[in-house]
Amino acid sequence: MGRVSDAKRKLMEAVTELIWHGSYGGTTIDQICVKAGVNKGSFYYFFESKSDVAVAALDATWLQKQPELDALFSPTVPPLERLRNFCNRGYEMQKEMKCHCGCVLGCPLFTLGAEVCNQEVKLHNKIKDLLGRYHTYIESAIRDAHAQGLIHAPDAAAKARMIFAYSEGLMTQA
Amino acid sequence: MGRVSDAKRKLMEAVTELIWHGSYGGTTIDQICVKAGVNKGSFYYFFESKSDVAVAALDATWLQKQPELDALFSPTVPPLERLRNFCNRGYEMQKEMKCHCGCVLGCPLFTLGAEVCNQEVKLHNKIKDLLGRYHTYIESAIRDAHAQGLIHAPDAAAKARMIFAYSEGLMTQA
DNA sequence: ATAATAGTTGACCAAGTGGTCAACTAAATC
DNA sequence: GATTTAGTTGACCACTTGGTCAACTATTAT
Repeated sequence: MGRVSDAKRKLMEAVTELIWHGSYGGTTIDQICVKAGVNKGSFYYFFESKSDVAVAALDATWLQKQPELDALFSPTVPPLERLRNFCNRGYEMQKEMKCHCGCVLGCPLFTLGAEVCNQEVKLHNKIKDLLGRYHTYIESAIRDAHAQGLIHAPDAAAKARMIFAYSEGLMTQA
Repeated sequence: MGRVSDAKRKLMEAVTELIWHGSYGGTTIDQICVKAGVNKGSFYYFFESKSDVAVAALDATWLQKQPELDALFSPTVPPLERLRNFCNRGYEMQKEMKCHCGCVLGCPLFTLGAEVCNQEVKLHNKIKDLLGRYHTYIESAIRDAHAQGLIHAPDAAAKARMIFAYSEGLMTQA
């Protein structure tokens, strides 16, 4: 009962895009509202702060991506192929982005995490949480690869950290 | 002739620290002035914008660090030792930072570069320039190591990119 | 139809923002 | 000591910011 609306969704999409193309700190609530085509009153009806909407948007994005990741890292796929597919997917996404908006943007989570590292505890924790999930995918693929004797990596966690650091570093640099 | 002052220096130090502890986008000119203990009028006497003072501050910081880097990467030091010393120095600096302000902050250049990637062309170019200089140090050490048969790295530039991506990725993640 | 409920609106506020300026002050030069 | 010049001040402006609110509107269950 009551009215229905997609304002909440539009706000989350707007904040995602704004942070992505600009930065978290440089994005204002007004900008988010304008971009979403929603009044400020409605913003505060759904959220209570910028970090609040950012956290919600990250959650929503994750829910959207999870099935794709589950497929990529399905245990039915050979472990090394999982990793290769994952890298390819990342590469394709960046390439698409470059065509789409003229510049490589790197990993949004990572970039945002770097910016927001100190203040904004809640948001920071959410980012850590999500990055940790990516990590888990990679780690499990490495563990499987090791168990099947495809690579030598007794400490899968460490290896995963390495790969992750490397790929994130590469992506951000571009 | 005329009055002398260290306001310019104080402003550059303030912006450095604010960006470092917070973020570029989230730092205001007012904050910079307050932190530096300088009036806004003086700010606009020396600089014309936030990005302007940020560029100047990066330049100043680089000038301060260059001698140290030159010493670290002196050709009189064996090439692999140069790299090891460089890593140690980075590690020590982060450790010191952690004691000093309770949290690892990563490479300021890299973090800032990730945030400011899209808008702010001048600042972005300056960051690219400075990151490139670090890159040059590493690349030369690798080339020397290869020439001396210490490692196999025919493409020193690529190897340098790898090391750089890895270390930056690690630092930012923490 | 009507009442309950979910969502919308836009005016409004105090505080903060980037930016300007004419008047002022301290040092260096002659 | 007068002049020049580099630097300082703080009031001031228009605009934007985060945030609130009572009145309004569309939907749905009864």
